[in-house]
Amino acid sequence: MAAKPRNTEQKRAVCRAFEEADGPLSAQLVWERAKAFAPSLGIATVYRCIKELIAQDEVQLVESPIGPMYERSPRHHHHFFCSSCQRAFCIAGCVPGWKSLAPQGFKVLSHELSLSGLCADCAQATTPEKNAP
Amino acid sequence: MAAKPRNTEQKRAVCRAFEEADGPLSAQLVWERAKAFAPSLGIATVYRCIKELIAQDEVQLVESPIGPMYERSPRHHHHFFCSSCQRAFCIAGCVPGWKSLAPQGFKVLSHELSLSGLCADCAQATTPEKNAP
DNA sequence: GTTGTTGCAAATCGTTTGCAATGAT
DNA sequence: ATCATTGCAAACGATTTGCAACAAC
Repeated sequence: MAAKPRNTEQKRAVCRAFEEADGPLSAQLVWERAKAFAPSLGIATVYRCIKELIAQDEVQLVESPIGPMYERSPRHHHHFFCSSCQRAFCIAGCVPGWKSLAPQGFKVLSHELSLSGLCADCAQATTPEKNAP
Repeated sequence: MAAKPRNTEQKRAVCRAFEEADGPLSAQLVWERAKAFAPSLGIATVYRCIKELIAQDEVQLVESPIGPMYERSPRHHHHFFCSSCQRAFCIAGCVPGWKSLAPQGFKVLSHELSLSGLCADCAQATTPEKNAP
C-alpha cells in the first residue's frame, strides 16, 4: 500500500502532455501527444498514469458528450463542447446559485456545468450568410 | 432511409420503462425494467430502441459520473448524482447566466448542469452524529 | 408477401489487468 | 539487489452489428 512512485520518462511524458494542453484531452489524445516525448509509450501506461494523476488530484476527469476526458486540475471552471468539431474548450466564470438547486437534505459537494453548441470556428463555417454575396 | 417504424411489444416495453422511471436510467436498468413487460427482450434491442427514441427526441442522453444514462425528454431540468449510492435524481430549477459564459463567437445550443454529492438518504447515513448518543 | 424488427452471437470499442522484462532507486 | 513500472497481449464490460428467423403491416 505504501508504494514509492518513481520518476520515469513515461510519467513525465504524460504530465507534459497535460501541461501543454489548452483544454481537456481524451485518453487517446494524451497518448498521441505524450508519444512525442516517449515514443515507446503504450496506451496501458497512459491509463495507469492518468489514474495515478487523478489519485494525486493532479488531473481531473471531465465527463462530456464526446466521451471521458481529462485535464490538469485547475482553478474552478467549466467547459464548452463543440458538437461539430468534437473539441472541448475551457470557459472562465461560473454561474451563481447552483448550490441552492439541490432538494432539502442533499449535500452538494461539487457541480459541473457544460455548454454545448458550436465553437467560434464552426459557428462561422456553418453560418456564412453574413459574408455571402 | 424512409423507414416505416413498427409498433412492437419490445418497443412498447422500453418506452414503458422510461415512462415509469422517476429519473435517468442506465441501459442495463432499462433492460431490467423493460423485461418485466417483454421477458424475451434482448439487450441489443434495448440499445436499438434507445437510439431510435433519441433520434425522435423522445429520450435524451444524460452524461454522468456514473456512466451514460437516458431519460424521457422532459421540460428543461438538471441532475444530482449521489456519489455514495450511485443513483441519479432530477432537480427542478435552473441557473441564470449560463448563456453568457461562452466566449465571443460561440453559439451555445444547450447546457447541462450536474450536481454531485450525497443524496438525503446517504447524507443522513454518513452523518449520524446528530443522532448518536 | 414485403420489409422492419428481433434475439443471438460475434465483433468492436475503450479501458483494465496479468505477467515477465525493464529500469529507477 | 530491490521493487515500482513498463509494454504487450489477453481480458474485460459496455455497446454495436451481421444475420437468419420472425412478426407487423
